Amino acid sequence: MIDSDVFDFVERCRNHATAGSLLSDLLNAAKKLGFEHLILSGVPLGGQKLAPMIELNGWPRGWFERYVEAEHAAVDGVCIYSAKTLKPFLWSEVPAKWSETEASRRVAGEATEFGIRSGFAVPMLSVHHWQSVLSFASSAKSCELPRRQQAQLVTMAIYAGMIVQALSDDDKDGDGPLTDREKEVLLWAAAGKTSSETSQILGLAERTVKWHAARAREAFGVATTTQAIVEAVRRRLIHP
Amino acid sequence: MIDSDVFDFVERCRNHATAGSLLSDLLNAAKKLGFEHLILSGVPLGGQKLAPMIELNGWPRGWFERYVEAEHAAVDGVCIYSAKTLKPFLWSEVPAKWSETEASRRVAGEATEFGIRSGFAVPMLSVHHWQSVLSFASSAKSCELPRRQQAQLVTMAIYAGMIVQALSDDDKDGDGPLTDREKEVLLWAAAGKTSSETSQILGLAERTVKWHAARAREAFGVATTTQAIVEAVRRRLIHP
DNA sequence: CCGTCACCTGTCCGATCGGACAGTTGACGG
DNA sequence: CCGTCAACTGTCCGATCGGACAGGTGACGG
Repeated sequence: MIDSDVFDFVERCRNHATAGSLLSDLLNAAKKLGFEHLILSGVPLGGQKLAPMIELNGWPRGWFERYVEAEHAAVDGVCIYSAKTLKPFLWSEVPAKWSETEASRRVAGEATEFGIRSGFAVPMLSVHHWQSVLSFASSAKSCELPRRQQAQLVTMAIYAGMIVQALSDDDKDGDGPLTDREKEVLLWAAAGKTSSETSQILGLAERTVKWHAARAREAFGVATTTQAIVEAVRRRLIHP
Repeated sequence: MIDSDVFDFVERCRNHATAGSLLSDLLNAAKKLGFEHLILSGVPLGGQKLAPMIELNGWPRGWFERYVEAEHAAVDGVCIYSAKTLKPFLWSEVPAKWSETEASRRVAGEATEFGIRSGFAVPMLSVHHWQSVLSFASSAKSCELPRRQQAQLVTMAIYAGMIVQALSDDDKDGDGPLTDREKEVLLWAAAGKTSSETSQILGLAERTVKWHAARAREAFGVATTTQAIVEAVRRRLIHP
């Protein structure tokens, strides 16, 4: 694959209106570099066992289901390492600490049944601020991917991540669920201020501050102000 | 500039150990496309006036200082629109709603004194989950940047953002400031659970839950559990 | 002209938090 | 063998939150 093919892909990205068309385009491009499968998903951070969110699923039929059902994400060295770094890496480069566990080897063993032997992972910050990883998988026993090809894959990966992101937040033009005052109150609360402190900062009555916080809670349908703050951060309405 | 130049840049990125060397490399590359200046900075989200964080500063001497001191970020159409979208755009494409304000036109006017007339902005999620923008600036009166060149700039921009990110979080290998239990407690607190609810979920005494939360607060040197949660999210120790 | 809505304010009170005190247990490394 | 540290548990109490009650103002559009 030559450099301009990558840019052809990048240019086509603009036109993809659905995750599906993006996925098939990306799969085609990856195939030219020897990677038949790929997946873009969130990674579980330290100790969390929540099922990660899948953004693009280009894994072999069956393998994906097996992986999810067996909760492989929690022990897969590739997945764990993806949560620790932001640099792209070959699966073979995962530190022994995570790849040489019994559980991780079992995952790798099962993968071969579906024609997956090696791969290249590109960690990134994706949708909703979650750390994600786009993993390219190959049936080749080992891959010594030249720098240039790595750079090409990374470029397509982070671009695809960006498109997925853009597809998932469309309604940015509207005013959003929170008023400016509500955002302000949440922001100061996130900074550790009490209601009375915030009231002095903003020149309001303490009661008013608590009232705005209550409105923010209602807007998100949550019980605590902390939850409202987390939600507002997730939706990029404020940044702490 | 040909496609392979971009990949040369991408490959060189691996070797940049400081933001300074990355910046000069990026400036050189941008110049080939007609953009003499650039800046990578956080953007203020709705109603916030906090000074955005500057990651890479390649703006003309003087203009940067003026911009910050006059708090132009709060009224600059390019800056405001960068907070609303994740798609790259030419400065001339900023919707009138934000670009046609008196204040925004004043900013654009002042910029010409420093040889900045047009530009291309690439919004992204950068360090610490903040929405950021890499703005390329040109002295050309108007730029009709072909798609291909836009794709090249975007590629370099998001790659540079990734590198800045990687440079800023180095100590990912260590255990981090929080234990697994502390993360768990924060996670449930972020989900709106009270201490007693969390104690039942985790099978602990309520006192213990509060104690873990206290440890987490200490670890970050903050006063409230909410602050600890926000900090943990910012540092990507948990994702809510 | 009147409804709607953001914005603002007040009181009352039980639930919850956060700080300060004082411990036990088990694992791990020097 | 002993120090250290994560993990765990307890009581007491003032500060704070969150829910429920009941309002007033100004702007904006139908």
